[in-house]
Amino acid sequence: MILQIDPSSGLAIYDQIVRQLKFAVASGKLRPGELVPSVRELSKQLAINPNTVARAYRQLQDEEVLESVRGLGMQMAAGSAKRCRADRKKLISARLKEVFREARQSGLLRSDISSLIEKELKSFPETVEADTP
Amino acid sequence: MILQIDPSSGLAIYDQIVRQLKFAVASGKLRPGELVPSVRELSKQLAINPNTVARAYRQLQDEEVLESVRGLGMQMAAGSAKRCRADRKKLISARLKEVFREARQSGLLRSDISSLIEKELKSFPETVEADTP
DNA sequence: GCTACTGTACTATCTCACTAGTACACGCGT
DNA sequence: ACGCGTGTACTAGTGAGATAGTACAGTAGC
Repeated sequence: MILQIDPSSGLAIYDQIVRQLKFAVASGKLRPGELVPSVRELSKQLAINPNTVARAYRQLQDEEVLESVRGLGMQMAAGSAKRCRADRKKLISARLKEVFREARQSGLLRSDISSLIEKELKSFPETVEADTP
Repeated sequence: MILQIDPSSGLAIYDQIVRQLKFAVASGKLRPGELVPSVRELSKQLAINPNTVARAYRQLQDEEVLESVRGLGMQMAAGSAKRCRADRKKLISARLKEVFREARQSGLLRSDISSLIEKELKSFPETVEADTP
C-alpha cells in the first residue's frame, strides 16, 4: 500500500490521502476487511503529522469507505468498492472539466490542447483492472 | 475586461487573477498600454478585498506583464504578449499533466478517460485568436 | 484649489490547513 | 498483568491566504 503526497499540488494533504485510498478501493488494490496502514505508520511513511492522516481516515470513515477496529486499525468497509468506483470517476471527471474550462478561457486553440492530450494518452496504460470480489 | 473568481477552486484568489490576466494578454484581449481595472474597481466587481487584487497586480508587475502608471492605474506592458503566450501554454500544460497523472494513478482505463476527453473537446471552440500587434 | 480617482504601503485580524504534543481506551501477544 | 501496538480526542501553535482599515502621494477634471 503505497501512497504519495505532493505538498505543492494545491490539494490539501489529507485530501490527497482520501483520494488515493478511494482509488485503491476502486481499483481493487484494497480489499474488504483489509487493514490500511496505521495512523502513525502512514504519517511516518509520508513524513507528515499523525493528526493529518487521522483526519483523512476520519473522513473516509464518515463516507463509509473505511471502518475502524478499535485497537487493531482501520479496514476497508465491505461494499464500498462500488461507491468508490463512482467517486473515482466523479473526482477525475471534475478535475478534467476544470482544466478544460480554464483552457477554453485561456484562448488556446483546440489543436494546441489536442496535441498535449495525445502526448499524455500515449503514456496512459490500457490495463485490465484488478479483480473485485 | 471580465474576470471570474471561484473561491472553491483550490487556486488562491490572487493566483486566479494572475492567470486570467496572463491569458487576456496572451489572447490579445488586453493590448499594450491598455489599462486594467483599478484595484478598487476589480475588488468591487469580484467582491474581494482590494489588497488581494493589489497582490495579483504586484506579481504581474514583477513578472513584467503589467506596469504601473502612478495615479492613473496599471497597464499592460509592451512586449509581454509573447511571454504570456509561453506562460499560458505552460500553465495549462502543467494542470493537464497533473490531472493525467492522477487519472493514471486512479486505475481508470484509457477508454474511460478518452470518452471524457472527447466530450470536453466537443465544447472546445476552434477559433482564430485575436490579432496581436 | 478641490474633488475623485489612482497605486502603494502599511497594521491588525481572521480562517484554514497543518503540526506538535499529550492522554486515554481498546486489542493482541506474551 | 504487562507491554506494545491501535484509534480517538483533545490543546496550542504556525504559516499562508485573505480581509479590513488607514494613510500617503500622484493624476485628471472641474
